[in-house]
Order: sequence, then structure tokens, then C-alpha cells
Amino acid sequence: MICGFADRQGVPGEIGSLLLGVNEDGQLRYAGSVGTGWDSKTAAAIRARLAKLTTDAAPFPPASMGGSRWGPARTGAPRWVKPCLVAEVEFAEWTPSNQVRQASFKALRSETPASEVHKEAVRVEAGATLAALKITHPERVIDPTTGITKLDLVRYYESVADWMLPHLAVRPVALLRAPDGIGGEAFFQKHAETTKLPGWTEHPASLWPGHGRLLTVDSADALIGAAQLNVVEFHTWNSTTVDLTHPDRIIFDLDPGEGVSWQHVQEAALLVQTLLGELGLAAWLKTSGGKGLHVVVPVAPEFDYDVVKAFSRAAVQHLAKTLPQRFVAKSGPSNRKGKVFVDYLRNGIAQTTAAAFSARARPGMGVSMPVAWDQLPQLKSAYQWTVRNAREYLSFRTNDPWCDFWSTTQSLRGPMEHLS
DNA sequence: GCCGCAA
DNA sequence: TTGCGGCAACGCTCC
DNA sequence: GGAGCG
Repeated sequence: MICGFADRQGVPGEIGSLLLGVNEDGQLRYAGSVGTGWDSKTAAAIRARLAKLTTDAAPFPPASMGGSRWGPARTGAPRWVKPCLVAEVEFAEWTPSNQVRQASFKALRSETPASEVHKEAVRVEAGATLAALKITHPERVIDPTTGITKLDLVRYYESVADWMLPHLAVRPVALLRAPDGIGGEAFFQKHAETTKLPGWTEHPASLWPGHGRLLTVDSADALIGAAQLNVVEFHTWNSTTVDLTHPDRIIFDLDPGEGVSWQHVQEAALLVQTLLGELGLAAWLKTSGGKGLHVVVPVAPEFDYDVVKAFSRAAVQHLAKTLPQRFVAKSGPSNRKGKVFVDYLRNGIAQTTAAAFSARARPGMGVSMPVAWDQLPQLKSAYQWTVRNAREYLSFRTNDPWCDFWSTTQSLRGPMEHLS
């Protein structure tokens, strides 16, 4: 939060430094200041914007601003502003007194509600280790509707690598590559026969006899290397390479037919969760980045694909039977008008679904974002988060809504009896 | 984007 | 040397 | 049986 500013010495009308605050236990706390990162024009523009927000009341006790040898006392008296503007500030680390060190201003962030600005969890920047990877044509526009470039996509995957890799690393993948950008011709790749792939793991043919050698993307290097090869979407199996034939999750892909309102999709997701809850299964929610939502159920890997798929089909058929005005279980486009098709076919062997944090190769480049169930009513669309705005959202997010997903092991035994 | 193959 | 095609795969639905 | 689809 921008809580105040000092004028640039000798240059009236320009910002010299910004005084920053973060939310902590429901109130603002001083977080240091930033005095570089802008040019004269920007400094003047920010100064003009802040002038309208000045106030006499300090947002936190000036005494709490001790701590720093290089505090604002050096740069003249601070002018307080109402804390309603958010700045994105890059910095090396938090000092022992919880202030930013080597801060540099990046941009104003008007979209972030003030209440959501917290101290960002400390995460090591992956950037340094990745610098070795050469990105060709970084400025090439891959999505003409937004101007998103190849470098934007690379940077997106770089920034979500820590979040994404747990979803990706242990599962065979299908990669959707789009060398000619969104709207151009794209193709799937699941084997590495010819192309030598940067850091990807190629599993022995014995893992899945009679088929091509399976591939996993299990490091940040592999992730970025994939982006260099114009991989836009990462799709994963429902089982891991540890136990390929026994799925450890079920996915219900909620796919709205023509003419279905977003509210209808939200309600459908809630109904799916309710049914699963009645069967004794906890489920997690993510946006698909495209049109619909994904409901993901972790299960113990104790049954093979045929059993798990039959269960998911039964669950969807139950929904379609009891709520025929909302749901269809058939995949054809004809009977889907005005209804939500819950795609259970993703639960067969070798079937894949766009992974959490995968971007989508469609205009706008939405991403699949894990969310909490209590966020569902506030969701604006399945592509609310994109390659462009996901990083900011994640940096201000204070806890992982899928935290318990990883430790949940639930058997299908009871739910299967319950349903039949 | 890149490789292998044919022209 | 240049050009060009491949780069997944399955079940389901409808015709 | 085959095209189309996700």
C-alpha cells in the first residue's frame, strides 16, 4: 500500500520516495520506502495522483517507523495519503525490521483491494537458474487479441513454477504446442521420439508396454524449456508414474453448453460438490481457464481406470437423472443447449485434462487457477485469471486453497456402494 | 520449433 | 540447400 | 462404418 510520499528534493511536483505499508493482523504496518524505479514523467504522474489523497492522519504510528537507518527522516517530512493505491515493488529481501531492502518501483496496481495487501511469503526467485535457457523470438505476439508475447508466457510459467510443478511432476503429460500462436495450427505431443527436449523426463517403454514412451515435466527448466518450444497447455494423466494403472484422482470437467450463464455453471459446481459430499468425498475446485470449471477429487490409488471411470460415469448420470434441467451426461453438442455437460470421460486411461496453472491456447489466454469453494460465488468467469494477471493474484494470496488436497487420501469403496 | 526425409 | 510433414489418442455420439 | 468431437 502506498501510505505516504516525500517530494523529490529540489524538484517540486515529483515524487522522491513512497512510504509503503502492508496489512498485518487487520491493520497497516510500515514496510519501508522506495525511491527509485520511475522516470520524471511517472514521478510527476504519481505525485499528481497522490495529491488528491493527502490526509493528516498517519495510517500507522510514526513511532513504528523506527527500525531503519535510512528511514524517511532523510528525505524530508512525509506527507500521508489515504491508503487506497497499491504499488508493485521489487525488492531483494525483508530486513530484520520487516522493511523492504533495495526496493525498486515497478508499477501502480489499481485493481488490488487494499485489504488484500499482505507481506508476500518469501520465495526464492527461480529466475537466476533459468537464465541459461535461450528464448527465441521473445517479443513475438502469440495472442493477437491481447498482445501477449512468447516472453510473457515464459515469464508466467517461470513465476508459477513452484505452484505448478507439484501438479505436474509425477504425471505423464500431453503438451499442446502452438508454434504459430493462438489461432494458428496446434498439435499435441506426448512422446519425445525425435525432438530432444530440455530437461524433460522420458520414461522407459516398460512403464506402459505397447505404447510410446511417456513424458513428464518435472523441473522448472523443463517447464521453461517447454514454453520455448511453444507449449501453451500442459495436460496430465489422472495417475502418477509411480502407479500408472491406478488413478489417484477423479476429474469432473464442467463444460457449459451453448447459452449457459456463468451463474448456472457456478450452481452446477456447487451441486457436484454437494453430491460428492453426500458420497463422503472431499473435492477441490479450479477454473479451467476456458469456459468451465474443474472439480478434482483425490482418491487412494486402489482401483484401476475402468472402475474409477465407471464410478464417475455413475455419478454424472445420477446428476443428469435427478436434475435433467441442469445437467447432461451425453457429450454430443445437440442435447447440451442450456445445460452443463459434466465430462467424466477424462477419467479413462491415457486421458488428460489441463493441469492446474496451465495456460489455455485461446484468446485472452486464461489459466487454470485453483480456488477455495468459498470463492466460487465471487468468481467472474473461468478465465478470470490469465497469463497476464495470475502472477499478481498469486503474490497477494495469503494461503493455498488446495493446501489439504495433497494430504487427502480417500477410498472409493464406500462412495461406490453408496451410489449403486 | 525442430527434426528427418525427399526433392 | 530448401521445403514439407509430423508432432495423441480414445470413446462417445450422431449420421 | 465413418466422420466429427472433446
